[in-house]
Amino acid sequence: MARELLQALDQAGVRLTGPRRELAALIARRQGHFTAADLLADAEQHSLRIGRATVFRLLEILADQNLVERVDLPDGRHAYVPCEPSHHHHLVCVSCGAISEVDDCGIDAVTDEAARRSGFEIQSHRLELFGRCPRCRSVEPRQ
Amino acid sequence: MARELLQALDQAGVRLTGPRRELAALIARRQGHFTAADLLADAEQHSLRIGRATVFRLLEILADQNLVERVDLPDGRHAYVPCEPSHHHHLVCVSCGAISEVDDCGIDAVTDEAARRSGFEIQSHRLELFGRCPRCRSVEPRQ
DNA sequence: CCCACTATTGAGACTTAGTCTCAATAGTGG
DNA sequence: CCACTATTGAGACTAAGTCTCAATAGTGGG
Repeated sequence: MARELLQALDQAGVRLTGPRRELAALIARRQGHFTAADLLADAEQHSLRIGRATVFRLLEILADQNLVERVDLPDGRHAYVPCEPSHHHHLVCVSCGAISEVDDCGIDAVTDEAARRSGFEIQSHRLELFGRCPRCRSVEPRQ
Repeated sequence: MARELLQALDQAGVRLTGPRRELAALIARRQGHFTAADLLADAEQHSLRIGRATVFRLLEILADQNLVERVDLPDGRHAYVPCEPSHHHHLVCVSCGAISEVDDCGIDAVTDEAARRSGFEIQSHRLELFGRCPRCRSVEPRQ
């Protein structure tokens, strides 16, 4: 999966340097969402000397390429999620942090209606869904 | 409008202290979204000695009561929006920062569909719409 | 009306997320 | 393999938010 990330970066004309390869590998082995701090900790644990700025810079590049998306968790923290570059939305498991992608499912009707009612010209939207994933539900059916 | 905020707080059993009244007034005179830093600056400008922690504490209370909502702007910053306590979504004007509220407009169908496809039990969602408000559109029709 | 009790406050230290600068280094095309 | 440019790490810096604690302000009971 790190391979895919690197390939996508390469195609976008991004230089594949050492630190970027290492970070791609760290991102690939993460499940679900992660924070910049998580990556820094991972790097440290693997004795990789990767600067804080480098992590943020790569995350920015990945976000520009839609290879990663910023998600705002309900508690206000920011996390990043590796994802497909097409437009879609995220389901975040509040128990284990797993992320699932869903495609549009007809949200355009909702934004069109909102535009009609408000007179706004809508340029973009963000939809985040929070809940419990199938696995967490089966482990503890009601929370 | 500050009156309404205070009344709602009172009904929720929140003590109406001096600083809280002052902050309610500052919030009331703001249009659209604002940040905690904005409120602190306002307070300073009015020579009110209100601590940073007090501002965040009140914002947290207001958010708990759904009298204010946290909005994540597309650039990643956090802002707060005074709003009606019922569930709804926000339209944010990316030019002038004006905020408009829209009610559900059928988003439940979207979340139900996403739940069906993913197996998640959906507990909450957040939808934010970004675009240009009618006034900004009329001033400069195409950006 | 006042007192005692508790909640709230402001100050400021601290934390976390992210940005910026700059000299040193690593990729790359020729 | 060399020169040129992009990238890097370190660390200072900023912004947002949290925490602690002693001082203060509201409140309900008498």
